[in-house]
Parts: sequence; structure tokens; C-alpha cells
Amino acid sequence: MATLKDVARIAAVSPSTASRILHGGAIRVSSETRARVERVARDIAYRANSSARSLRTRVTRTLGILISDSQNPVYAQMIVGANEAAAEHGYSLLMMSARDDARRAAFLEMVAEDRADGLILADAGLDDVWVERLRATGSPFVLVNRPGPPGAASVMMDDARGATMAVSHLIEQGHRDIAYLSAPLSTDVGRRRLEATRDVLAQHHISLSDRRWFECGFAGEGAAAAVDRLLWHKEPITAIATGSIVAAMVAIKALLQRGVSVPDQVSVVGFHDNPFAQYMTPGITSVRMPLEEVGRLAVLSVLALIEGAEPRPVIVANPPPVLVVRQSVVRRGAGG
Amino acid sequence: MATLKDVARIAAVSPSTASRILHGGAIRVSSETRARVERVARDIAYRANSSARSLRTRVTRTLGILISDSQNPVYAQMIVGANEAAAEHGYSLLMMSARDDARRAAFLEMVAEDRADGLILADAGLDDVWVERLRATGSPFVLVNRPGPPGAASVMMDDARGATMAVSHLIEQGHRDIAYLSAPLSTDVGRRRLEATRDVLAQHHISLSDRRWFECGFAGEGAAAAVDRLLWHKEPITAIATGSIVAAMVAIKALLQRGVSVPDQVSVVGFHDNPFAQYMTPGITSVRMPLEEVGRLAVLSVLALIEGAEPRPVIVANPPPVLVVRQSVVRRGAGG
DNA sequence: TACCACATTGACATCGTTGTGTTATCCTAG
DNA sequence: CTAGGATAACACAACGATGTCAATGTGGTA
Repeated sequence: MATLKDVARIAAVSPSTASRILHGGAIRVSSETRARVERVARDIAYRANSSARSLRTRVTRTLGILISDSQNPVYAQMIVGANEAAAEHGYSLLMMSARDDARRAAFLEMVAEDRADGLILADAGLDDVWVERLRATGSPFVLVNRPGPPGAASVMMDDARGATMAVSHLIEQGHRDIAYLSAPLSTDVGRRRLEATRDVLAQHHISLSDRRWFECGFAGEGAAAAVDRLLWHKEPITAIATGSIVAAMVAIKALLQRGVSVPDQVSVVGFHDNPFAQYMTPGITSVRMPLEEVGRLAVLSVLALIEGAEPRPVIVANPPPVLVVRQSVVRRGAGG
Repeated sequence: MATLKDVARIAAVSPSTASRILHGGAIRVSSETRARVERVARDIAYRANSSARSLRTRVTRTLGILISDSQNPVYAQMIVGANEAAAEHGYSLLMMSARDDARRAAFLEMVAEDRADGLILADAGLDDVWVERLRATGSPFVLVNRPGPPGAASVMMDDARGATMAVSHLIEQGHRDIAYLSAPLSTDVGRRRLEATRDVLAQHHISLSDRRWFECGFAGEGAAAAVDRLLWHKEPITAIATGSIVAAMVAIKALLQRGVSVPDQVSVVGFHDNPFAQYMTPGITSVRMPLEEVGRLAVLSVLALIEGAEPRPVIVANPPPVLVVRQSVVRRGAGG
């Protein structure tokens, strides 16, 4: 590999001069020298060694990103946004899956080891202990869709608004007997969505009885069982709202398999949107949250922190949540 | 940040000794010295600076991975496998989306700039020119599900076998009037799957007429239009095989929307499997390919190259492709 | 007592890049 | 004719970790 020293030697200048010409900003060099150095660099295909540069400058132009589950399309979409924003700013993403705590621990080390300039924690299941530990180090980091302790940066979506839109849609369509399949209540998003759902229902003088809500996993675990319970106990529901799109998919499948028509007998609304929602039959009516934008803003937030900005919580305002109307929700009584 | 020098000073040893104790292997040091150094390192939370280490050792313990489209669940699954294998070997993955050629160019620079020890190219749309360019540099790299020039490492799945299984299943179920929605023919996998499909059909004396096959995108682009053409021209097909799972989803949706019952009137088989396939109605019968394993082996291959092994093409044998039977395929004539 | 073998530790150069501080050169004004 | 200022380029010391080679200390043996 050609080094800066090689370039300098061949171009008959000092390494310092070569460095300033090739990587420094607009500095004063005679145009002949500049041309000569640039020519040599091109000729011998010089590439700056990033380890050496990072060692010297203490900047890696790399961000770590911790993901709960890279198979979940929700994260996949966030990653897309993060990737774009990072690339636009000349940064790379070092990705890690939060499979277990050992993995998480290794991830948090990244800044201490100078492998990354900052961290993005998109790990719904991340325990507060980790956050505190990380905060103690003073490294730049941002939490994604999860509030942090005061003084920590975070990027959150307006889950309450999204959940409100979903349930309001059901109510507007005349539904009053509504069940709710919640996302895990161990996660902040799960709690926020459930709470917002309860609030809207309450505003319409509907209470969410314990027999009508169930906690399910982000990958829809437990949703089929919940449907069974609803049917078994003959809960007279006409609609189901969910805290995740996968739960909606699983619920619809379960309903159909048990001979309940969707949406004619039971309407279902999802939370989050992804390409597969439209291929389902019926197409799933769901609230599209600004996932790519969250990824983007997460990157921009860490970059701001790195530049010395004060950490602050951000709520993504644009684009706002959008209700994507497909076929899984109909007006109450409109069906068979 | 505490450096090795700090540890050495506090523990009253030389940096060399500290280095050997903390990072060197089983070397001879008195156990008191060792204990003292380790204690100090822990106390002041010493973390080795990875830039310095990489500069010195020319090893980054990082692999670059280039992905066509991180939203495509096919890649998401591969990434999972790659992530696991990398983590098991103490490596991290630097991820990049192959949005355009500028992005690809930046990616290929990673090894030259000493940011990664090797590269994984999981980019179905990658032009041969790039591969040649990369090969000229002599950097360790592995191509995923795409053959390379002689002397390049690659990890491929047995797409031919998978495609064969899918179509054979249709034939076994009595279908002879079969349409095929191909993956992009600009990609090697697209061509391999189409060819294998043709071969099986030919073995059963069925020819795939031009009116019965269509080229679609990996995200199902064109599949709905293809269904329209089939219906418009009243092609008397009873089954559709596809070169991607998304194309199968889109086709099923299109058929249902146009009043054609699936699987009663037309059976559909997919290629690749993912969690959503089972939530569709009908559940999609599809061939599950060993995607995670491909990710794993891709990592292991680059690591082998880095260790000096000869580059060689690998075909993933285990687990083999599996036909996942759900509801989208039935015996010909068994339906309405 | 002298010497050697071995165990333990340290001094120092090095990896490639950057930036500070300085030198060399030329020009212009007094 | 020279002081002073601008310009162009360089020397050198870091950044933090590693590994080679040399040095020190210890104990045993002839």
C-alpha cells in the first residue's frame, strides 16, 4: 500500500505538504506543487490509512448502531434512513444485533475503544442500566424511540398520536367493541401505544376491559392465542387494534383460519406499515410511522452531539403518522 | 481516556510489559506483576485504542458488507447469519447499502483505506467491472450468491435445486400449464432460477412459451402486470412459479383482486421464505433457502481468505433447500 | 567463586498521518 | 541597501500500541 510518505518522496515534497494538499483544506501551496502531488497520488493510487488518521485526529467517521432484530422490517426501514444520512455526511455504520447482553456490552465498548464516534441505540429491549452506564462515560449516543434519562439525546416518534389515529379510525367507523393487542409492555413504545389507545377509548366512554387486551410480542407472538381467547369467551368485539403490524397480520390470519371474516365480522387495524401489509388479503389498514426519518434523525442527532451540541429529546414531526386505509377495516355492520 | 502508558505508569511497569499482559497471549510474567497490571487496567477502565492497534498490527477486525437493499427480507436474513458469525469471531460488520455506484465505489475503498480486513459483496446488481477492479487490488472479498471470475471466492446457494423443487412440486400436483415470474435476468440468480425451471419443465415435456414467462423485480415489480397479461390473453394456466417470494405475494394479491381464486383456480409457489409468507391468505407454499447460512459462510470465507486460504467458490449444502408447504398450491383440479 | 541458563522486564523504533512551529526565499518599501 | 512582511515548504513531535532486542536479576552448578 502506498503511504503519504511515498507520495511525498516521489513528488519531492515533505509528508506534511503532501498531507495538506491531499487532505487539508484550502491552504497556500504553489499550484505546480499541488498539481505534482495530486498527480503522484493518483498515479500510485494513494489511499489514506484510516487507522493512522483516526489515531491522530481522534475521529473515526463511524457510528455504531445497535438493533434489536434486524429481521423486523420496522428496524430495516430505520436502517435505510440511518444509512442514507450517514452516507451523506461521510460516515459509516458499524452494525450490531442486540442478541444478548454480552453483545450489548461489546457494543457499548465501541466508543471507548475509539472504533466509533457515537452510538445509536435502536434496541427496544435495552435495559436502563445500560443507558446509565453509557451515560457515565460521556460518549455521544442517542436513544431511538425510547426516552432517556434527563440530559440524554433521543429520537422518538409520536406513537401516542399514531395509536390515537388508529383507534379513532375504528371509532369513526362505528366500532365500540374493540380489543387491543399490545406490543410488549416491557418496552416504552408498548406502554405509550397502550396508554394512548386507552385514552381515546375513554374519551368516547369506552373502557378497555382486561378481557379485551393482550400483550403480544413485536413479532406477533401471542396474537393467535389472544384471538382464541376472544373467540372462546365470545367477546362481542367488532374490531381489533394492535400495537404492531405483525400482530395485526397474525391476528387476521388467526381470525380467518377460525372462520371469522375480516373485515366483515371483525375489523383489524395495524401499527407501522410495510410493503407486505398491502399484499395481505385483506390489505391491512395501518398507521404509517416515519421510520426512515427516525433513522435519519438519529444519525443527525449523534452528529450534532459529536459537534458539541447539547443532548436533547427530539420528536419526529415530519412526515406525520399517516393512516393508510386498505381493506381490513370497514364501517361497523357494513359486513355480513 | 486511559492509555496503556497510564496503566504502565501507575502499575510501575513499562508499556511493553503492560501490553503483553493485557493483550499478549500466554507469556511469562510474574503473577504479581500480572495481577497488578490487570488490577490497574480495571481500576482506571483502560480500553485499548483500536486505531492505534490497527495501525500497528494492520488488522481491524472489521468486515465490510455491501447490501443491495436492506429492506428486502432476503438480505435481512443473510445479515442475521453474517452478524452471528462475525460476532463469534470477534469481528464487526461495517454495513453499506448499494444505492448507487458512488456508494459502491466508496465501499470498495474500505479495504484500501484499511477500514476493513475484507469485504462481503451481497449485491445482486453489482456489475462485473467492480468485481474485476476489486480483484486487481488483491483484497480479500467474497461474492454472495453470484459467481465470480475464476480465482474469486463466492458463496452461492443451490438456486437451481431450489427452483427445481418448486416447479417439481407443481408438476407433482398435476399442473402442466405453468407460468413463471422470473427474478431480474440482469442478475445471475434470476438466470439460474429461470434456467432450472425451464429444465424441469422440459424434462416433463412442457415448454415455457414466451407468453408464459415474465421478468419481474425482486420487490415484485411487474408481477401484477404479468398476471393481467396472463388473464387478458386467457392463458389457460393452473399454476404460477416465481423467482422471488415477493413476486409470489404480489401475484397472489393480483389474482385475488381480479376474482381468480388462489389456490382453487391457480396455484402459486414462491422462492425464498420469510415470516410473512405464513401470514398471507392463502399461506404461501415456498422454497426455503438457507439464507442465514449463506451469511455465515460468507463471513467464514472472508476470514479464511484473510488467514491466507485460497479463494474458492462454495455452494451451501446444509441446510438444503426445503419446500415449505402451505396453502397456495393444491392438486390440479382439486379446487373449484 | 565464577559462570551460565533462564526468567522477567524495559528501551526504543515503528505503524501513517497531522499540525505546530520554523526556516528559506523573495518582494517591496523606506 | 536593508528591514520587514508575505509566501512556500519542511522538520519534528506527537497519537497509542506492539514487538524486537537488550538488559537486568535470580538461582544453580562446576
